[in-house]
Amino acid sequence: MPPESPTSLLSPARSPRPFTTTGQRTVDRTTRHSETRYGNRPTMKDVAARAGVGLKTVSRVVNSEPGVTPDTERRVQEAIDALGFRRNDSARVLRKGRTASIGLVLEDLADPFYGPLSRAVEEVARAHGALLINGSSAEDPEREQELVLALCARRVDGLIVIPAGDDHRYLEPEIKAGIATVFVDRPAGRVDADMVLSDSFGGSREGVAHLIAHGHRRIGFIGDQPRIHTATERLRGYHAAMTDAGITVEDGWVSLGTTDPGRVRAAAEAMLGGPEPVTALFAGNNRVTVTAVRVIAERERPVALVGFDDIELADLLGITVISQDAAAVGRTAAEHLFRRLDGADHAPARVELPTTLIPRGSGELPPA
Amino acid sequence: MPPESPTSLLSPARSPRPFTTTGQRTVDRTTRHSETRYGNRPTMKDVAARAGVGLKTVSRVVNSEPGVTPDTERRVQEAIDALGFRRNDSARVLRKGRTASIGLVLEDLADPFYGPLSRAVEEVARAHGALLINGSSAEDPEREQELVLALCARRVDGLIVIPAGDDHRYLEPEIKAGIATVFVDRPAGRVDADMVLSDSFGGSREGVAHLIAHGHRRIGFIGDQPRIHTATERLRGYHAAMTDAGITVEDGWVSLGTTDPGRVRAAAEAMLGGPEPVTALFAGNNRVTVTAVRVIAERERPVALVGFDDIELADLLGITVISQDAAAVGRTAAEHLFRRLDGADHAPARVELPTTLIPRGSGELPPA
DNA sequence: CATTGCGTTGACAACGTTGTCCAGGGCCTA
DNA sequence: TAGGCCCTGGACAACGTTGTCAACGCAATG
Repeated sequence: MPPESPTSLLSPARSPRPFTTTGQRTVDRTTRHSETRYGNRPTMKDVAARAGVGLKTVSRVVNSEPGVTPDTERRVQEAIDALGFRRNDSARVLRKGRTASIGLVLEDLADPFYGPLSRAVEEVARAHGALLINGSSAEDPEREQELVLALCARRVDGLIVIPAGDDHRYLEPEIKAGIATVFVDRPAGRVDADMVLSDSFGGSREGVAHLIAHGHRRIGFIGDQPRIHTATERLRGYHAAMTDAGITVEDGWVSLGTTDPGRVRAAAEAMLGGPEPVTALFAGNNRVTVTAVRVIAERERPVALVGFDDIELADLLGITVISQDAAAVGRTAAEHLFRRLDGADHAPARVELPTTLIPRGSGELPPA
Repeated sequence: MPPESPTSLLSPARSPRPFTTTGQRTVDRTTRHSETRYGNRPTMKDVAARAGVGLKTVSRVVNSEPGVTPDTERRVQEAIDALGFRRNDSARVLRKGRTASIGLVLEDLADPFYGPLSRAVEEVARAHGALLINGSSAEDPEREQELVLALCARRVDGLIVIPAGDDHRYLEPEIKAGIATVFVDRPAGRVDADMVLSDSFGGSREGVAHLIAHGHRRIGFIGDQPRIHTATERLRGYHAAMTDAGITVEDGWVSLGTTDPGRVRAAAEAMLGGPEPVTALFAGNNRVTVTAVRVIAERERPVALVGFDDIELADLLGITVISQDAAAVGRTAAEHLFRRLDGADHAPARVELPTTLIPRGSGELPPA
């Protein structure tokens, strides 16, 4: 067995020390670096020289390993403070093989759904002494791959990916090489791995059924690009609910495309106009909902609305939503990941988290 | 206390290498790989052996350096694909001295103000070929320091910090060692560095003056902890506006503390109750605004409100706000940082970005 | 007194990559 | 054909750290 594992890379072994004003940087490092070198930081070697001890002893002190006399430790610590030494984790990682960091690739950190998700992942990572690196794919498969591979090159211990693309075979060598991977929100493409999903189908079906239960039969659906798994699942839920009620979906009731406000607006206005307009809308995600709310607010005739994903202040606006708990999704995914990292070796699992219908008024309006 | 990870961060003991000399062929190397041993990734050495070329030639191919015959390149590329090789950036960083990554320490990624900010920083970083690592300090100075130093240990090239604490002398050795640092949203404590701030004082003053202009004289202020610079600046702006109008601020009109919804609610209700209630509220940040809107919505009598920071859907709710452009703040900070990294050597600058008053109704209500 | 044992310490190699430098071969020119 | 040059490729050291192992001093033991 390897000896007792030293501390994580995230939390320095030593508690933060108050700044000491004793420091003058006067180590003789005349020709050690070429002068072009950026950031000429002291190394353990420098600390050792200044403290008059061996290199390894400095390493011991820095990592709080046993077997150092209090007196020696004090001398080393003084040298560390004087020089402003800080361990170089790149070198450490190279030697130890683990980075104590995980990567999270999501769509857009600015999206209010992903912020809390990321934060939840961060907290779990922190509890495991790991740092989180997240990147935004901007829903671009190529950028997703670029990001993921950059993270792999940095040898993150694990990856959480919210897929933008639908083919993740490029990850196979990485997964084989030992990078634990969990896919979130949408299933992985052509790769066998853990997944944590929300019940898009069920949630959507419930939401549409809710509208039907309140008397609607002409219901419009506005969703994201069909390339995105959750978008098609939600559409499937819509169709299922309509079919359950024996309603035939008419042309023009369904719009799939970007979530770009302009297009959503156009789609919504088209559905709400004409001789036989829809009386209710189902919005496929939070951004669609926001635009839909704006469009509806401008209209004379009330239009019922249920949105997928909760929105801040939706309670005050009385918007009925299908809520998925972003933080719970992130937490679950992160916990799965760390279970893997701790050695869990079972077959890839697929977890589906339930959604909740939150009635707040807009979904309970009767047909106009 | 940062949790110490008791789990083994160590990679499992490597199988002993049967040889270390250079001339030998690689039979057992390839065998080793096909064993699918986890955590044992192929290196350039392995690729070189398989392609029958030298180590440095592989490095050249991987980095698209010139001086490699197309035929050789092809052979190397095949070996790379066959083995699933990926360059180890830790080793690369160790050698090159630059990590091509920057760190961003903010308060809470789940906060709708920081999501867009982080995203803007990410985009600038990406344009400069750098990766962004962000961490949440949860407004805890100790955690901020812990995070910052962990990022320094990873040798990020630069740091963007939204300070939680008010003493950043611990960063001095790092800054001296060449880690470019920009402070955002709040000034650095006892350290001379670049700063990008919003005009909290001016914005707040304008917002309160706006309420006064609409006839209010009894105006309450609810803000964040006075430890936080923006909180005191906004309070200062409030006092300035009141003084400008010749109004004496009464006890009980000002509440500083956490942004915890419960306490904000209590504070707001206290101000709005009693024999001589305030007729308007100024909310010191987005979270306070959200709670204030809820409290006001429950009341019979209309209460005017201006909030600092914009909120999604605030237009539909008719909330008047002082808006600061989070993305612009992030972008500006990141651009400053990269200018430093590209060699800019001028004295630390202090940029102050303007705020905008957006009237939407709640701030234009007359006193009840 | 010699020996054992333990606790402390440091020399050294290795982690995987890149910069430097030199060797060898092919080709062009005189 | 000889000499020189360019182009390709590889050997080697270094980056800063940690694991291994052996040496040392000292005390307790036989």
